[in-house]
Amino acid sequence: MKLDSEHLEILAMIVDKGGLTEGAEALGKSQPSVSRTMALLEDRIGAALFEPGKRPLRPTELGESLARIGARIHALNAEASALVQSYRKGHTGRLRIAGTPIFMDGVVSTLIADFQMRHPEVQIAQSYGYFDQLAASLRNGTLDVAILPLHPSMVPADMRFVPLLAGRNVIACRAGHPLMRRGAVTLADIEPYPWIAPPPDSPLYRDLQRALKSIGKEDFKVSFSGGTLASINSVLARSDALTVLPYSVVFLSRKSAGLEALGIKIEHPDRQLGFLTHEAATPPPALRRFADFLTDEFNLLEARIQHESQVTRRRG
Amino acid sequence: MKLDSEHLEILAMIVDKGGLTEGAEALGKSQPSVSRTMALLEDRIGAALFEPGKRPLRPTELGESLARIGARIHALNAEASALVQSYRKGHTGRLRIAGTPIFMDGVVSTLIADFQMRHPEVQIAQSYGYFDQLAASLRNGTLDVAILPLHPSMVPADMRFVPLLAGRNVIACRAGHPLMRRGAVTLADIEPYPWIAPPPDSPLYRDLQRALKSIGKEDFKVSFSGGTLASINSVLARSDALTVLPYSVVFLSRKSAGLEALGIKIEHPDRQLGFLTHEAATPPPALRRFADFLTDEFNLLEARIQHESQVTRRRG
DNA sequence: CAGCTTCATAACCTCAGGATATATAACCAT
DNA sequence: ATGGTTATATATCCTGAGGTTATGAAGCTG
Repeated sequence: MKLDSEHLEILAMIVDKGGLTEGAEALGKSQPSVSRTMALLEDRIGAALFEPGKRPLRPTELGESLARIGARIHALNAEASALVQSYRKGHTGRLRIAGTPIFMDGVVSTLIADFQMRHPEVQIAQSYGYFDQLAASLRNGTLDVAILPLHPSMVPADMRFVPLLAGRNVIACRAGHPLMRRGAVTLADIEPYPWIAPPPDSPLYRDLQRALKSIGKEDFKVSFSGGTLASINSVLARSDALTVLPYSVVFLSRKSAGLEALGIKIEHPDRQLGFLTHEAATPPPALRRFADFLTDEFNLLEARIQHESQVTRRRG
Repeated sequence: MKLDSEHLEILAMIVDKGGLTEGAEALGKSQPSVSRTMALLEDRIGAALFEPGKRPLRPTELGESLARIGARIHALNAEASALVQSYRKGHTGRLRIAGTPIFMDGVVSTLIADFQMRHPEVQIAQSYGYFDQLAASLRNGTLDVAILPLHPSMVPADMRFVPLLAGRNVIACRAGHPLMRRGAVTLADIEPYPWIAPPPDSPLYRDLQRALKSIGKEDFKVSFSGGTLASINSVLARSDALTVLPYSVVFLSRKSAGLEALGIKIEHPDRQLGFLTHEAATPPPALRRFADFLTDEFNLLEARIQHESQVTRRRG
C-alpha cells in the first residue's frame, strides 16, 4: 500500500494547527477539500486518524504518528523547493568552465576564487582546451562556457562570444632582468636571451612567432617549452629568459611571480579574450551570475591596467 | 512554488535505476507516464533534470540533488506505510486499559508486562475504575477495554463482554498464619482474627460482607481498609489479619507476597472476570492482539490453578 | 437548549496521470 | 557512414483525485 505524501503533509498541518478548518486555511485550500482528502486517507489506511465525535478535530495515536512523518516529508519538500529557487537564481549549481591554459591559470582562476567566495554553493569544474576542443565540448553539452581569445570573425554561427579584454601581448621577463634597467629596448638588446615557448599547439606559440617576426626576429633559441603558467613563471623568475604573454597575465602575476613587461611594442594579436557559449544550450542560471561577475571583474582589471599605464607613462 | 513529492520520488527511482524505462518498470508504471511526469516537473521548475541528448537518461546536477531529496521522501513514505501496516496488524498503537484495582494490580499488570515483551511498540495506558465509570469511559471513547468482574446479566446492551476466569473468592492470610497449621478451618477458628477490607465502594467489599455472612459471620473487626493490593499484601504479610481476595490474585502473589488461601469454602460471587468493550467503537487492532493474549494467558492460569488444586487435594 | 463553530456531504468541473500506439532520436556495430 | 536496436517523447483517450461553492449535520458553550 502506497500513501500519498501530500496527504501526510496535509495531516501534519491539521494536527499542527489544531483543527481541520485552520489547517485548510494554512494550506491555502478550502475546508471541504482537506476534509474529503482526510476521509480518503482514512479509507485507504482503514483506520481512524482522528478521534470520532470530537469537534476541534483531535488526532488518534496513529494520526499523530503519521502526522510526524508528514511534517518531515513537508520539510524535505520545502528543502527541494528552496534548492530549485536557489538554482534558478544562480546561487546553486555546477558550472563547467574551460579555457586556454595560460589565461585560465593567470587570470580566470583568481577570479573563480573570488566568485566562489560570494557563491559557495556553486560548484565549479574547470578544465583546459583550445578552440576546436572547446567548441566541440560546448556543442555536445559537456561544457557550459569557454574562456579563450578569439577573433570576432572566428565565432561559430551557433555560438555567442562576449569579449572581455583586448588581447595585448607583451614580452615578459623577471623583474630584475638586465633589460629592465634601460628605458627603450631594441631588437638588438633582446638578441642574446633565450626564449620560453608555450606549448607548440597553443595560439600563444603562434603569437610568439608572429610577435618576434614583427620586430624583425626570425629565429630564436627556445630554452624551455610546453609548461603551464606555473612552470613558465618559475623558469622565468630564475633565469634571464624571455617569453610572450598576455599583458593581463603579466599584470596580475607581477607581484606574486616577480614578472615584468619589456617596454618594446610587439604585434597585437587580432583576438580578444572573451567567453564563448552555445546558443542552443539552456545555460545553468549560475552561468549568468558568473558571466556578469566576469564582465565586472574584467572591466575593473582593464581600468587598473589603464591607470597603471598612465602612472608608468607619467613616471617614465 | 510547491513541488509534488511523488514527482521527486519518481525522479529518485529513475536516477537510481539509471534510466527512465527501468525506473518506470520499477515503479510499476508505464514508460510514457513517467516520461510525461518528468517533463511536467521540468516545466514546473523551469530547468533541465536530465542532460539533453543523452540516451540512457543522465541527471543534471540539479536533477541529482533533487533525486537525493526524493529518495529521502520515499524512505519516509515507506516508513509511514510500514507504520500503518504494523498498526493494522496490531503490532503498533496505543491501548487504553482500565479495570478494578485488585485485579489490575494482582493479575493483569503482570500479563501486561508479558504482553509488552512481545509487542514493545504497543503503548499501554492503564487506569483504574469500577463498573459505572468504566462503562462511561468506554462509551465516550476514552477507553479501549475494561477488565472487571461482571455478571452476564449486567452487561449493557451496547457492549460486549468476554469472560476470562470464574470469580472464585477465598479467605487469604499470610503463609505462616496460625490457621494454616490445621487441615479444616471452622467459623470458630477465624473468630479472633481482624479483617482487612477493600475500599468500601468496591465490589470486593460487598463480596467480603456476603462471604462472611455465608459462613454465619455477621459482624467483623476491620483493622485496615482502603488500600491497594500492594498495601493489603504488606499488611497481610506482617500480621495475622485475614481478607477476601479473588483466588487468582492469591495464586499469583503467593510466592512474592507470601500469601495463602484458607481451606474454608465461602460464597462464590456470581460474577466472572472478563473484558468489556464498546460495540460501536472501532477497536484499535492492537486490542485484538491483547484480547487474544489475555484469553490465552487466562486459560493457562486456569489450567495451572486446576493442576494445583488437584495436587493439593491428592497431598492433603 | 439555542446559537456558534466545526466538520461532512453534494454537485460540478478541471486536469494530472494512467494506458496503448506510434514517432523520433541516440547508440552501436559492422 | 548507416541501418538496426534501444530509449525516450508525443498523441490520444479516459478515469478519478481534488479544487470549488452551497448546504447539511453534529459538537461545544454559555
